[in-house]
Amino acid sequence: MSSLCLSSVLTRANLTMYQTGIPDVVPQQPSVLPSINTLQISTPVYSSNMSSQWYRHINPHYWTAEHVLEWISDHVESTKFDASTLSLAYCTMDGPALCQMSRDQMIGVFGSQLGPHLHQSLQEHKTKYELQSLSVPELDETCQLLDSFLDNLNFPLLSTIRIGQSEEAVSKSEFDYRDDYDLTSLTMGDTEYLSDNQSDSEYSSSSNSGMFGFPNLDSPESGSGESDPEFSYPPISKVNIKTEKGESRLKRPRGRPPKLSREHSSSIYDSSKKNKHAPRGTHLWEFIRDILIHPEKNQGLMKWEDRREGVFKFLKSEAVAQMWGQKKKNSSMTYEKLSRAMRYYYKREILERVDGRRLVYKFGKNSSGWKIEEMSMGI
DNA sequence: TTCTTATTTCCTGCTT
DNA sequence: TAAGCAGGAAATAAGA
Repeated sequence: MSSLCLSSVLTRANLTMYQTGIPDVVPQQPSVLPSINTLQISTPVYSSNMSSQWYRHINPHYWTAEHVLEWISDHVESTKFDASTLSLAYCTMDGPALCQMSRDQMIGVFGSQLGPHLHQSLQEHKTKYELQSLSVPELDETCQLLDSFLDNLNFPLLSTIRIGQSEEAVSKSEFDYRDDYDLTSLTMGDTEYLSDNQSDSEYSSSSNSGMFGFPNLDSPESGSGESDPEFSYPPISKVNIKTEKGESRLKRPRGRPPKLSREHSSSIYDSSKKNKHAPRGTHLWEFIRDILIHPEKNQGLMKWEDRREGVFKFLKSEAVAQMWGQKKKNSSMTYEKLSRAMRYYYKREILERVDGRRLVYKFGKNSSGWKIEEMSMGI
């Protein structure tokens, strides 16, 4: 393996093919799995859309080897780097291993052209997630510190600043799926001062809005999505409620988040509309199952406790929930919500209870596709 | 258009 | 005390 070098400039498609032999993210029915030869031709849009920059939504510390490969592939493409000198042995590390590398180590491994580029990109991803993982009090404190600093400089306070150009623009940007927000591209050029009323209601409530209007995404370890402003909702759909302490906060409306506009929807939703039946992997239990039956793609997220009995355990529950949220284009998914959906499967006997064991579930008689016999038979 | 399904969200109470 | 579990209630998107 270590002697195997990439013979030509890497593309996302052939990288994915090399590593897994199957399309990324949403596994296919074994019986209808396209062959490796036909896959690239028959499912180019699907493959590229579904695998495209998935890693961007995941904390680099949670990246699997595949995410790392995807990330490297993107940079190879964007820098027009000649990948013929790149050994695949260096592309098999996962996120935690990658995060431990220094800039010099990256240059040593990836060369003076690609190395610094990758290092900078990694730092940006890490910074983004470190900011997102700040707790609400931490964000409040940071905002206050910055406020006093800006106040001394006669700058407008953060609580009165909105990033963007107009109400309309803000509304639209909140409704868009935010794949591409990036702290490094943030400038203060397009600021707008809010009226007192506005700042009092929506934007000055720093406990509800991320700094600079960025999402205050829950960290992987946080349990609740309540403090997390949902991008998918326009502000008007939120309900202002009073908490026990008398402070007002925005409350997400119940139910499934509104569907994203067509231009932002992924191909899986498009294809599910065309097809009479939802594609394999659409349901939560299938998503979970597919993580379990492709351990090489999801190292450390879940594990079998008893493969024959279908007993499994979440190892990184919030990370799995975030992945599910990404799949469903719902940035506020948490393990708490995911587990509620899991519990509904008990009634349908897709899952069975495992009493007394946290994070442990068992596939029920109405689930399929996880048994060793089924898999070896290609069912 | 209505109904059904599969979640998603919020909540309270309990257990570990 | 925090995290996880259990399950009711209400809501929504999407398919039938």
